[in-house]
Amino acid sequence: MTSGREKAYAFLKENVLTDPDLQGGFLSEQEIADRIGVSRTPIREALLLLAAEDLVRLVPKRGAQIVPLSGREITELMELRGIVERYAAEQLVPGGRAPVAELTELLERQRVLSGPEHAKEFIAVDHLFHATMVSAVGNALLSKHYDGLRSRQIRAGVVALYNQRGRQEAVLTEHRAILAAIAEGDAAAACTAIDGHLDSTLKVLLAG
Amino acid sequence: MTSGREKAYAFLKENVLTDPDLQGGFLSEQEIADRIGVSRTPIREALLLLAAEDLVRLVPKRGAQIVPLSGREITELMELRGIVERYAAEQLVPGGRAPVAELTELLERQRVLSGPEHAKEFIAVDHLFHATMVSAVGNALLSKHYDGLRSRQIRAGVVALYNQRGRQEAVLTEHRAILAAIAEGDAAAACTAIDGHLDSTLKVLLAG
DNA sequence: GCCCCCACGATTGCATGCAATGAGTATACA
DNA sequence: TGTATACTCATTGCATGCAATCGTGGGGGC
Repeated sequence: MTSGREKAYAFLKENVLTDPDLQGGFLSEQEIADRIGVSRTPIREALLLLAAEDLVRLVPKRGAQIVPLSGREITELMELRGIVERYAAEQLVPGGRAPVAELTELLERQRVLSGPEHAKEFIAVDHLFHATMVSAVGNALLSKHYDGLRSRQIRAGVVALYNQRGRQEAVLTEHRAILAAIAEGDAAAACTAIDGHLDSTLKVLLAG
Repeated sequence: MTSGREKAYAFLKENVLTDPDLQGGFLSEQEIADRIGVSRTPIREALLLLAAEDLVRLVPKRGAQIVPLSGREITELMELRGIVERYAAEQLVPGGRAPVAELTELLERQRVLSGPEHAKEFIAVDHLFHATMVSAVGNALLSKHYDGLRSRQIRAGVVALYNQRGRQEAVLTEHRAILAAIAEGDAAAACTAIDGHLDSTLKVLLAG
């Protein structure tokens, strides 16, 4: 039931854009088409969508360039996450509307996913943790924009990040701090914890 | 130099999506293609991009539906604007980094654009006023997401809105209040003024 | 009169063809 | 050896063709 375009889109996003070796490289439509087994048309469409998200750059007569994320862009990404996530905390915590039970469960799920062999799932749950908070605000448009940041983060090297020794534990600790502040109903503390988490993530990303 | 796709994209966004009579209606690729004078391929690509922004819905075997914005979505849109614009004010005002001169000039430009005959330009300057604040933060990713909200606003009926008697004057007054608070260095007052502006916009949109 | 079913037509989604364009390279020349 | 130049070929951007699929209307049955 998945169309060729969707296959191409998913393939590129999950298997090509995340490859650190390919950063900055060019892809030709034909090349991808041959690899996926469809014609250039759906590939073109997928590339167009990725270009709209600034994940690739369509260069005439050259191909699609996998845009490397600069340190500046990573910083901007984290700033944007901060804006959204702090807003979510400020909205939800005072009214006791934060999804504490779900967050607790996600934290537990994440805890048992230690080791590089679970890196991908660890990251998925990590995103779910934050996205759950944002989604609880109940603003679909906000959630959509927030979710759109995810692929950027993956490109920013989050995958490599979670393979670093000790980083998973640090993430768990930081998530616990966020959850604790939320559970206590302390919105300001939650914001501080979120900022700490994003700062620490940013530092690791910029260092790597 | 503009490609067929860009022509189609611009045409649809500016001349079709903004037409209140077409809300909820369907467009066929061939129909648009004939009208613009290109083949279906670039039209498809343009529609795909619009669908990625949720401005149209691609329904198989039916065509592209111009998604009508619900009251809920308009509310969400204004909430999102609030998050971003308040953040901009909080970031810029305390450090005196707000672009007061530019905002003042934009306000003046807007003042002389009274009457329905200037509605389009009035709206353009209106967006520029807010976008200038956001852009001054210096976060390109933030600006990009904020700009992406613009076409939604147009669809929400901002055009009709500015044709209402007295609305332009009200907008000017509200913008003056925002600018005054910024100029005085009072971030909290700026946020309050922004909230007031968005609330008032929302009310008019939902009533219309 | 009402409902169901079938066949037609319209529409999408993809494959393919083709011309225009520019990147990359080999070559000639200083 | 370094540089300018012309040429080749890959690549895009768009047009067109074609099959699959679904909406839709008309005719038949109840």
